[in-house]
Amino acid sequence: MNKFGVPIPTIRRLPSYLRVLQEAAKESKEYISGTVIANALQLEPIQVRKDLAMTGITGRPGVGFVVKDLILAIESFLGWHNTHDAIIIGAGSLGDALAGYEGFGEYGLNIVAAFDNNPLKIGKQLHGKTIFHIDQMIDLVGRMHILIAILTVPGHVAQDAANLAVMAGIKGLWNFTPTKLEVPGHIIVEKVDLAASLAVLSKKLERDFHSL
Amino acid sequence: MNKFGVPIPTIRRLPSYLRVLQEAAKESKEYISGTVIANALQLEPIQVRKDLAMTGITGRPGVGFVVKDLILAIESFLGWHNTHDAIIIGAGSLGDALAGYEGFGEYGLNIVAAFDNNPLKIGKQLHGKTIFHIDQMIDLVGRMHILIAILTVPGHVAQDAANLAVMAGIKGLWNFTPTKLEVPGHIIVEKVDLAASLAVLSKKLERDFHSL
DNA sequence: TAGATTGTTAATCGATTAACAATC
DNA sequence: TAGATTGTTAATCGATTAACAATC
Repeated sequence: MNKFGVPIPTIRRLPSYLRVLQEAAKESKEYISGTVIANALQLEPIQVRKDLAMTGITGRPGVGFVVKDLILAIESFLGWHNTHDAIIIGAGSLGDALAGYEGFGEYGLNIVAAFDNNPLKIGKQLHGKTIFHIDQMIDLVGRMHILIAILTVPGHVAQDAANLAVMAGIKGLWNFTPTKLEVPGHIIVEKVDLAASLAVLSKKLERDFHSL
Repeated sequence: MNKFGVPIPTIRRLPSYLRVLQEAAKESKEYISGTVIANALQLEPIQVRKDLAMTGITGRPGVGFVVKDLILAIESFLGWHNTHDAIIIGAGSLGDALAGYEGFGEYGLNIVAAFDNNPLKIGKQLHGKTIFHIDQMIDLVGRMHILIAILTVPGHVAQDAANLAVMAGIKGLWNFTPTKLEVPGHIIVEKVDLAASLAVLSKKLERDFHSL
């Protein structure tokens, strides 16, 4: 086990289970087995069972898991049972895309405001969220006790934006920029690494089509 | 070793090395050691050396690697030495963000066109790329021998869009939707899984702030 | 009872890390 | 020569997978 208590790959798979479960709930299914979840996601049943066990839930042999309980167990395990407020830093098209992403509600994420340094954008809306000037970040984040910032600024100002967010009291940075951020030890950074993702795609394609 | 020949984590780290190397090249540094790269990225030197070895390059003991050679070795290894044309399916704000992402040039990715089914968008531009109707996809992809499609449609039409892309001859799908895609065995799918990423962030935050 | 599934314990697999001789 | 670094071989670590008794 890692120092963290739960394998990171397990944490990453849990949301996909949630999606299957919500589908099952919609179809009014009371029980679901690890096997059924595994088939839906092309995983091994044993892996699903091991992952689910990490959330603390226990199933009924021969039957499976209570769908509703399992949903609650996963949401609670991930900290998605009550929503967390977040801000978007960078009101460009990526910020706009994320501000407009309805799915975040299910993930316990509530975007309350956006910030930018472009005077032309201040006061405008990003999918219904007001865009503030970054100078107001410290005040607003402090008063609202916001813990999460979504970084969608250009890469060359990402570090500055991160510094500002940390000064404002942000504890978690969801980093959509290509920049590797330097932050104090107690700050959590989760990077959505497009270059890494594209590298995997490229390499797999290359293997299949040596001409590529 | 996996069936694939190279550890996926290694492939994912290589682009970050590239960034450090391009910085070093900009500063006209001729050599760089694995140790220096490791420090810049907060990794272990041995891991960097192991990763670099996978690209086939060999360094000089006591000195390091030739920066220019190393850049070429990584780019070539990832298939980024010559660009691949790609299309964007879904001309929403996420598609717009990706179409406008200048960084892709470095990653060997060239976005040539966008597709949408909204008549109001057809003929317009997405960051300089013309938006075509999805009915034209088969013709255009076929004639231009495009291998990669970037999926930025709403989740509920992602499978349809993927089917269409596959019919058109696309070999690799870069999936930005929350939908798990079902595709023929020879099609590569790389998913940018926001829910998985957010789950990791949430869980790490929860560990640090049990109140959260 | 027969069939399905869970959850535990053990085995395997793959990636990371350590140790160190060889080299510049 | 002394110090730094590579690249190889071995050890460790962590995650996945297998096997199977217990349960419904």
